[in-house]
Amino acid sequence: MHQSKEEARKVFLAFLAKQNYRKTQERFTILDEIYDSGEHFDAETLYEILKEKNSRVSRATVYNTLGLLEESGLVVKHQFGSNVALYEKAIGYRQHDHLVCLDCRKITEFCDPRLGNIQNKVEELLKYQITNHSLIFYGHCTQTACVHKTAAHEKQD
Amino acid sequence: MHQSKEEARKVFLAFLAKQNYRKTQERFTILDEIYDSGEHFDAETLYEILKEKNSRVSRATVYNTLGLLEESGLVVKHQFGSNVALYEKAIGYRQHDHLVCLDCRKITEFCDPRLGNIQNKVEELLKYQITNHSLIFYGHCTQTACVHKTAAHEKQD
DNA sequence: CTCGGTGCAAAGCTTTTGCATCCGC
DNA sequence: GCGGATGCAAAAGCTTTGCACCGAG
Repeated sequence: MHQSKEEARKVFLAFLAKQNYRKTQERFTILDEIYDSGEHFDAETLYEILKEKNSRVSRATVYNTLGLLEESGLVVKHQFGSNVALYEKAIGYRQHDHLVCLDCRKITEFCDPRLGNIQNKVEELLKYQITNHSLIFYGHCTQTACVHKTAAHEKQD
Repeated sequence: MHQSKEEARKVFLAFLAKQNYRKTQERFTILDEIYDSGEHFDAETLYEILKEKNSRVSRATVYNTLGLLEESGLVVKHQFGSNVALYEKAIGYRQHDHLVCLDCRKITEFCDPRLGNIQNKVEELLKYQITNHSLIFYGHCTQTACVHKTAAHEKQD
């Protein structure tokens, strides 16, 4: 899944050019970090990681760049119930939705094409042009190790 | 839709009794305010409204009570893309999901039973017990007055 | 050289917390 | 009266902003 980084760079370059935005080192440092690592992350964690790697990017630039990446469709922003926004790379990954475990906060991905049917019906019925969506199921694992945490999350003090 | 307030009170009373929580004036003041007014609201606005009505409830109590109402299923919490949590009463209202206009931020409700099928399949496939969900479509109106705001939200500086 | 982008730190906003006081039980 | 709940204000956590400096075009 590494060639997606190259593709992401191309997309980002095109986006920046089109918008007459500058192609700064920092923007590509951030894009690379996101596409090199996996999973969901929040802005602060990304900032910490970059700082550890001695990239001198500031929080302001991290937030700014995440905004640009979201605009260009390279990154998707999620709010999984908490107040922190989590981000996730958007290409090299097929369209999917999320299932969040209320006990251990683990995030699982799934995909069901029938959601497309629902979207089409809503678009037609309500006369909207839908550009994106967020579907999150919340629940409890019933067979993994997570079950043990059902009590644990109560005393996470 | 006013008798739902009475029902809500009963449900809340039962919940508080079961959990051995106290039945304070403030908690019912907040519940009433929520069930008397409509639509989606955030904690701060609710606090402001109560303050205007000379109810001496504090922010702390508003947040605390919203938590209890959420626990008891009388209120649902949403994150419609921004950092503010919006709440909405949950009984007297049939199950529904939301469509958010990216131009004017208007929130429209819809309902599609097929989502239940998706939920069932996810539960079965991933072995989860799903307790609730959030489905939000984001898009643009194509025929209401909102269309005019497509440009407006660009210059909201 | 210009001016958009960056770094830093401070401010802003929503939400949470600590502690003295209050009131449901 | 006891101990949970409240009010107030301060603190915490995420995100945005102001300003001086830097570097892409």
